[in-house]
Amino acid sequence: MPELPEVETVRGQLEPLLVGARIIDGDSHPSGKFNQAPDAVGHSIEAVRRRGKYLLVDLLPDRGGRRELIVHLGMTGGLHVVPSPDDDPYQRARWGLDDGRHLVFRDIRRFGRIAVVAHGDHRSLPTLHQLGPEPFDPGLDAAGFHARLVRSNRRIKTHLLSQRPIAGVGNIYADEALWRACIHPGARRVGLERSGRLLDALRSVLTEALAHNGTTLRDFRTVDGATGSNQHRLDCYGRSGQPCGRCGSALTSRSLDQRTSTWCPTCQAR
DNA sequence: CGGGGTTCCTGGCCGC
DNA sequence: TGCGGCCAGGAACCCC
Repeated sequence: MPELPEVETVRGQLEPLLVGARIIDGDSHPSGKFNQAPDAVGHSIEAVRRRGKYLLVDLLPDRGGRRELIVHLGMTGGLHVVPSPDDDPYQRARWGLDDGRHLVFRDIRRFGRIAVVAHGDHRSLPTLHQLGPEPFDPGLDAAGFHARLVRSNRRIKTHLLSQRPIAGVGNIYADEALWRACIHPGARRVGLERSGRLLDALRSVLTEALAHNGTTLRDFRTVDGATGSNQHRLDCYGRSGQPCGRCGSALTSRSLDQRTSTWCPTCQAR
């Protein structure tokens, strides 16, 4: 599932392909999750940015104010630039570019989302509107992260997945970072020292995943159709029953707040 | 307004 | 071989 490293991998590949192109036509699947895609027609692409798991495409219109094309990849979404579209049944949106190429959004399970809004107006996307700071924001330190973590009494992992303490962390990298920081996913009170450890763990886990073009469990593909390779480096996620790489205990798995979590019962004791 | 429950989706996998 | 049932899960959405 695309989280920060996967989305950033896509952003980095997409930007040089798209900047300067003009969108001349578009169509979409009728679902309300995708049917704003054609609203980007008539705009030129200025930049491709990212906030958390959201791709933000800055649009310069022929006339009127600046707009923004927002794409969330959901579980199985992918963006590809192709010379001509085929009859892919999982294509959910397509934008024709002025040089004849097409930007295509394909998403098997339709958990993704597309919006076209006035530039910077994120009110229609509550999670983006209330998104926490980027993990690599140099202004974010242990004290600041701790202050955001203690705003909620929910389980630490549930809080991380809400995107409010920090942006871009999903189930895979939450499990990985909590394992690395030796924090139980169900912990509710995390002090300053553990907050600092968790921030460091998040940064290292995300940096390493980005260096390997993200994690492909099944569906994730980069813009050119390649898989990531970080799946071979996971210490915790999806490894229930296998030995912990630190202490050898069998990793355990359980559903917390309707989300599967895996952790080491020894290293990550309550 | 925070938090809890529900919903959207389909392919892969398991057991019979 | 075929098929019903279950699972994966981000974020919008509704409600208290």
